[in-house]
Amino acid sequence: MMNARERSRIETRRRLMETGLELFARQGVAATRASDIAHESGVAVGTLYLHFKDKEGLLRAVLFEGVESLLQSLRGLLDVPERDLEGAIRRHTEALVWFAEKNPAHCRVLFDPESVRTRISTEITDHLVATQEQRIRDSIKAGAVAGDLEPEVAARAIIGMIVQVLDWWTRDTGRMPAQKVVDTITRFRLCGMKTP
Amino acid sequence: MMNARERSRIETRRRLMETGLELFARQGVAATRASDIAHESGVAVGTLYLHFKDKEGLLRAVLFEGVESLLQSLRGLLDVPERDLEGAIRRHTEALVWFAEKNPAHCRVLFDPESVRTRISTEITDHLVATQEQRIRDSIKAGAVAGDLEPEVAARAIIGMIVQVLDWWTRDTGRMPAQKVVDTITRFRLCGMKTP
Amino acid sequence: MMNARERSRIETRRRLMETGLELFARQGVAATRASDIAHESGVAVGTLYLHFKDKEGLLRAVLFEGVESLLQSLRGLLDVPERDLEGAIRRHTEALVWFAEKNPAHCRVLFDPESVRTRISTEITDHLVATQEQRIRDSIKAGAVAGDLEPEVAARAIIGMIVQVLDWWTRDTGRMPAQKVVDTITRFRLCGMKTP
Amino acid sequence: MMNARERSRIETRRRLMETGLELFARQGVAATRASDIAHESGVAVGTLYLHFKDKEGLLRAVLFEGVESLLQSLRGLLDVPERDLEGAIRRHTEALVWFAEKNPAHCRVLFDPESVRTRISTEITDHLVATQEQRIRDSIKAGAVAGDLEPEVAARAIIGMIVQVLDWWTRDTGRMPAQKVVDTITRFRLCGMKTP
DNA sequence: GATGAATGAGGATTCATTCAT
DNA sequence: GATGAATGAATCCTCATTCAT
Repeated sequence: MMNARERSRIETRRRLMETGLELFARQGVAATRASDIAHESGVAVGTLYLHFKDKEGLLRAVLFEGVESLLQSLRGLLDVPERDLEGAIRRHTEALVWFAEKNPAHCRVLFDPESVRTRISTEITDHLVATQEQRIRDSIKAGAVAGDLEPEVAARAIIGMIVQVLDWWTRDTGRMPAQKVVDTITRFRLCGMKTP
Repeated sequence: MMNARERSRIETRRRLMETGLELFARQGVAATRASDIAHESGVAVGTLYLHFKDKEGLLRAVLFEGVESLLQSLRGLLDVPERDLEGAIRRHTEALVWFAEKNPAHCRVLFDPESVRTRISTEITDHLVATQEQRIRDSIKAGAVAGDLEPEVAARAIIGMIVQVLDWWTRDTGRMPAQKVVDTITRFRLCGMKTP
Repeated sequence: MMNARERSRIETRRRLMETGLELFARQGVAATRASDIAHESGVAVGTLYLHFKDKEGLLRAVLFEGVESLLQSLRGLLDVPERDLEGAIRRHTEALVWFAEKNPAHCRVLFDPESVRTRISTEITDHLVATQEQRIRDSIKAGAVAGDLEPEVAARAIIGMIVQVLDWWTRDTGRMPAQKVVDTITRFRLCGMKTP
Repeated sequence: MMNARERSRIETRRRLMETGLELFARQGVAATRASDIAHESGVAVGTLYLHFKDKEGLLRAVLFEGVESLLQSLRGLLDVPERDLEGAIRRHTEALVWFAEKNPAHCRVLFDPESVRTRISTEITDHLVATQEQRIRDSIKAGAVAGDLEPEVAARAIIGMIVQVLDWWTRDTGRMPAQKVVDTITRFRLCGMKTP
C-alpha cells in the first residue's frame, strides 16, 4: 500500500523522466538544461536532484527504462521459440523495428552525442552486441549457422546495421513502411548467417 | 614555385592538423583545448585561428582530409573494374578496412561525440550512404542485384554495419586479423544483395 | 508581503546596480570587468548573469533607472503648470541641472563610449529629444512660440546644449554654481523660442 | 622636387587615410580592423605601421586633417570681418553646416565611441569650445554681448547644440534643407547672446 | 520534502602589433 | 621599403550542482 506522499513522489519522478525524454529528444541532451526539465515538470531544480544523482543519472534512468522495455519485448520472443532460423531472425528484427516505431524519442536520445560521450549508449550497444553474439554462438552450436562465422564481428555488424537504420528511419518513419525496413534488415542478417 | 614564407605557412597548417588529429583521437575533441593543439604544435593560439575559423573548423579539415583520402582509395578501385559482384564487394570492403587499419585516429575522431554533435560525422556518413546507395542502384540496373532490394535502407544497413565494426575493431586491431573482418562484412554485404 | 528570499534577491540586484554604476562611472564601462562588479558586490560572477542578461543588460538597467527617475522629476513639473513660457523653461532646466548635480555618475556613464557604442545613450537622447520636440509643437499650437521654428532641429539643439553642458559641468560642479548654469541654458532656450 | 619613391610613399599614406575614413565612418572605428584598412588600401598590415604609430595614430591623422580643413574655413571668415553680430554668427554657423554637409564621414568618425574613448573628439570639442569662448569674451568686451553671460557655459552650450544637431543631420541630410538648420542654430545662438 | 538563489571553474576567441624575410 | 605570418593577453559567459530557508 502506498500513501499520498509516496504516490506524489513517484508521480514527480515519472514527470521528470517524461519531460527529460521529451526535451532530450527534441533539443538534444547537451542543450537541455537541468533547470529546463525541472521547470517544465512543474518543480524546482533542487527537486530534480532529490530524485536523481545528477543530470546524467536522469539520462541513464530514461534510457535504461527504454532498454528494459525493449529487452522485455525481446525476451517475450523466447516464450514462443521458433524452430526456423529465418522466422527467429525475422521476429527479432520485427520486435526491434516495432519498438523503434513506438519509441522514436528513445532512439533519438540513445544516439545523442551526450549519451555517446557518457558511454551510456556504448554500454547499451555493447549489451545488445553481447546478446547477439551469444545467439550466434548458440546457433553455431546448434548447427543452424556455419561454424566459420566470426561471432563477435558478426554481432557488431548486425547491431551496427540495425542501429544505423533505425536511427535514420525513426527521424521520419513516413519515408518507408516498417515492413520494408524489417525485410531489408532480415535479408542481410539471415543470409549472412547461412553457409556461404 | 613556393617561397620560404609560403612553405612555412603550409608547414604550420600541416602541424596543426596532425597535432589536432592526435589530440582529438587521444583525449576526445571536447577535452582538447584549442590552446593545447597550438602549443603542442609549437605555435601560439592565435595562429590556430589564423589557419582555421575555429576549433570546429580544424576538426572539419582533419576529418574531411581523411574522408578525401578514403574516397581516393575507393575511386582507385574503379580503375580496375571487377566483373564479378563478389569481387567488387570484397575489394571495396578491403579498401575500407585497410584504410581504418592505417588511420585508426581518423575513425576515433569521426565518432567522437563532438563530431556527432556538430553533424560533421553525420555529413560524412550521409555522404558514404549516398555513394553506397548509388552503387546499389547501379547494380540493380545491371541485373546483378535483385530489384526488390530497397536501396536506401540497404545502403544505411551496409554503412552502419561497416562503421560500427570498424569503430570497434580500430580500438584494438589486435583482437582480430583484418582478413576476418573483411570476410565477415563481405559475407553480410554480398548475400544481402543476392536474390533471396 | 515579501519573504526573506525575495528580499535577498532584490537586495542583491540592487547591490549589483549600485556597484555597477559606481565602477562604470569611475573606470569606464569597457574597463570594468563583469567579475569586478560581482566581486565588489560580494557575489559570484554567475549571480550577475542570474539578474541581468549580460554586462550590457546591467548597463541598460542602470541607465534606464536613472532616466526613469529623471523623467519622474520632469513629470512632476506638469502638476504645477506654469502659465508663463519663461517660468516653464526655467523650471524644466532647473530640474535637469539638479538631477545632474545629484547623479553625476549617471551622466558619466550615459556618455561612456560603451553606452554610445551600444546605442543606449542614443536611445535615451532620442527619447529626450522626442519629448522636447513635442513640448515645442505644443507651445507652437498654443501660440507661445513662433510657428516658423523647426521643432525637430530645435529639440536637437536644446538637448545637445543641455547634455553637453551637463556632461562638462558634472565632471566638476565646483567650477560654476548651479544657478549660473541654469541661467545660461534658460537664456538660450528661452529666446530661441521667441519670435525673432 | 620629389622623386618617384617619395611620391609613392605619400600616395600610400593618402590611400590609408582615405580608406580609414571611409571604413571608420561606415562600420565604426572599433569594428574596423587595422588589417582591413591596409588590405582595402592595397598594402600589407605592416605598411600601415610604417606610416602611423598605431591605429589610433591613423584615426588622429584622419580627424585632425578634417578639423584642420574646418578651421581653415572658419579662419577664412575673419578675413572679411562682419560688423553686425547676427551676420557674424550666421556666417560662422553656415561654415560649420556646410563643412558637415561636405564631410559627413568626418562627423561620423568624430563622434564614434572610439574617438570619444581615446579623448580625440574631446580634444577637438574642447578646442572648438575654447575658440567659441574667446569669441564670446571678445564680444562682451566690444559691448556687443551682455556682460552677464557666462562665457564658458555659453560656449559649451553653443558647441553642444551645433555638434548634436550636425551629428543628427549628417546621418541623413535629406530630412531638412541646410538653410533651415542654419536658421535654427543661428536663432538660438544669436538671441542667447543678446541682453535678456 | 521542496525551493531557487547563489556558486565559480573553465575555454574559446580576437586583433593590434611585431619582426624575420 | 614592404610583407604578412605569428603573437598572446585579456575577458565574457554558461550551467550543473549545492544548501540555507
